[in-house]
Amino acid sequence: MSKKRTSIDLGSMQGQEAMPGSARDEAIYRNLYAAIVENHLEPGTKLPEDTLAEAFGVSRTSIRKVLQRLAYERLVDIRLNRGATVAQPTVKEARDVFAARRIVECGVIAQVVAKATPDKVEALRDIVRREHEAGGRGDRRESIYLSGEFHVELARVSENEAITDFLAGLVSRSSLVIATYGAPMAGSCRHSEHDDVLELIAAGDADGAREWMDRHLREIERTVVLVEEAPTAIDLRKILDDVAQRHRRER
Amino acid sequence: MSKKRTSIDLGSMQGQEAMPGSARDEAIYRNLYAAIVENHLEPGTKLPEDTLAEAFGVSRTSIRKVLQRLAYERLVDIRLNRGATVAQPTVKEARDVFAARRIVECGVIAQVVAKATPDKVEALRDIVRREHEAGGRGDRRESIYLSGEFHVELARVSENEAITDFLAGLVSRSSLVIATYGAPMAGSCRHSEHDDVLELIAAGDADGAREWMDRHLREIERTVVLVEEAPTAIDLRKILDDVAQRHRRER
DNA sequence: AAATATTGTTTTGTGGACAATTTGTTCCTA
DNA sequence: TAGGAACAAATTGTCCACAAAACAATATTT
Repeated sequence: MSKKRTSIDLGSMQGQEAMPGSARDEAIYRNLYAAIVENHLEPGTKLPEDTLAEAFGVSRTSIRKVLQRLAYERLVDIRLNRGATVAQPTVKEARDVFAARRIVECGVIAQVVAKATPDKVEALRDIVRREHEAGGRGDRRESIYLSGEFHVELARVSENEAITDFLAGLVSRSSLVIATYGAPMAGSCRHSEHDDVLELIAAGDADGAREWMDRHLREIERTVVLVEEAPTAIDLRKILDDVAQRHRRER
Repeated sequence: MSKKRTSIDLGSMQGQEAMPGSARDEAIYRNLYAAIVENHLEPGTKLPEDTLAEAFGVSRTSIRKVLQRLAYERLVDIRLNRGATVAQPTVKEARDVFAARRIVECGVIAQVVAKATPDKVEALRDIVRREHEAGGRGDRRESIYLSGEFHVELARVSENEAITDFLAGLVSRSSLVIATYGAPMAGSCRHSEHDDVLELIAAGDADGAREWMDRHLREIERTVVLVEEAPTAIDLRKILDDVAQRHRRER
């Protein structure tokens, strides 16, 4: 059996090799990003440079750059001489992320309403449509993805790139929070009354939309973060305690 | 004369060499960050890897990492095969940054008021005190620095790290905007009625503080961004047109 | 047998070498 | 003399090798 596997196919441009330099890094980044955000890689999973380098068919140098970027976005955790792991948000981080989302998404609504043109609203409707579709056939992953996408695209209507980029980061971190603390059904279930806010926006009701958004985000946070309180480290301790206790009893 | 100069002293730990690995990168980052944000390096300045590597006495590897990080923060611009330059925010970027600051800083005020303890308020007062001091002796650089610091520290009172980090990034980008578009006196002059907002916060008046902040940020934006409208690229074009016109006339 | 020391393996950090690309200069030609 | 091609210099992108640190396993000591 051959120990050496072929490297991962990096999307479209599958020519025998080469890619315009930075496009390759970008492709690797997207792959890893998707793997983390779509919860194919569990929080805490180690990401050894060699393994990734071999998997993508590049040297460690490129991998390091990508990992650095993901670390900056708080999707991976890099510790000195210990390498990178998929980030495990603490409960405080999780709360901060959702509080930040409330501030940003509610704060940007006025601009969103102001700049909402019919075709932009239609594009948003399309996302909601696909969201329902995914929910209908029980595709949880796609459902979560589209839910996040909706929030980001909504912000993008404001045409403020600084805000949109920041929110995109918060949304991706939310996915990690869901992966870490969420109940199996959280984040997608009662798949969004996203329709409602579109009506408010189309009607030009900024105050109504803001209020809706505030409630919506509080609801999401409630169903996600409050489900489980303890971070993994303490979990481990608890497990060990339980085992020790049982052991003592069985003796 | 010796062509090789000694490397830049990286702060405290001036032992003949070594520094705990990542601490060195951090020191280099801080140096470059300060140089850019405090406007020692003009926007558009080229930042060649070799030069920086020699200046700091490390290899290009470390420099690249630092430049990547600054690029994520939008303080430097990296283009493929062309290296890094100090970023030159466009007018749109400038407006986005200030709009984002209004959203974030007004949005976080409620939490700030809620979590404002006497000692935190006192720490803020101290910043304002030093601000006045710097303004009094005409130290423009320190004045701008402390003004930014005040806004960031104010947000930090909320104890929301996601928001605080984002705002810190926005504030540093604001410095670049001032450097690019600001009138010589902008950003520091009428050195802040920062006292006022502290009174409102200490009094627990969240609505008043939010209103004050909104006005304050609009005022800053007005004195900075509206002074000059055109980004450098277009400036250049206009200058060339003017020159060409004058040239034609003089012939 | 438990705790600690030691050794070997794996993984990361850093510097340097080489290839690829861009930039600047010189030379040639129309 | 202007335009362009070929060439030279400088700078960045990528990879690889070696050093250093962390981790795992075994041996040693008490």
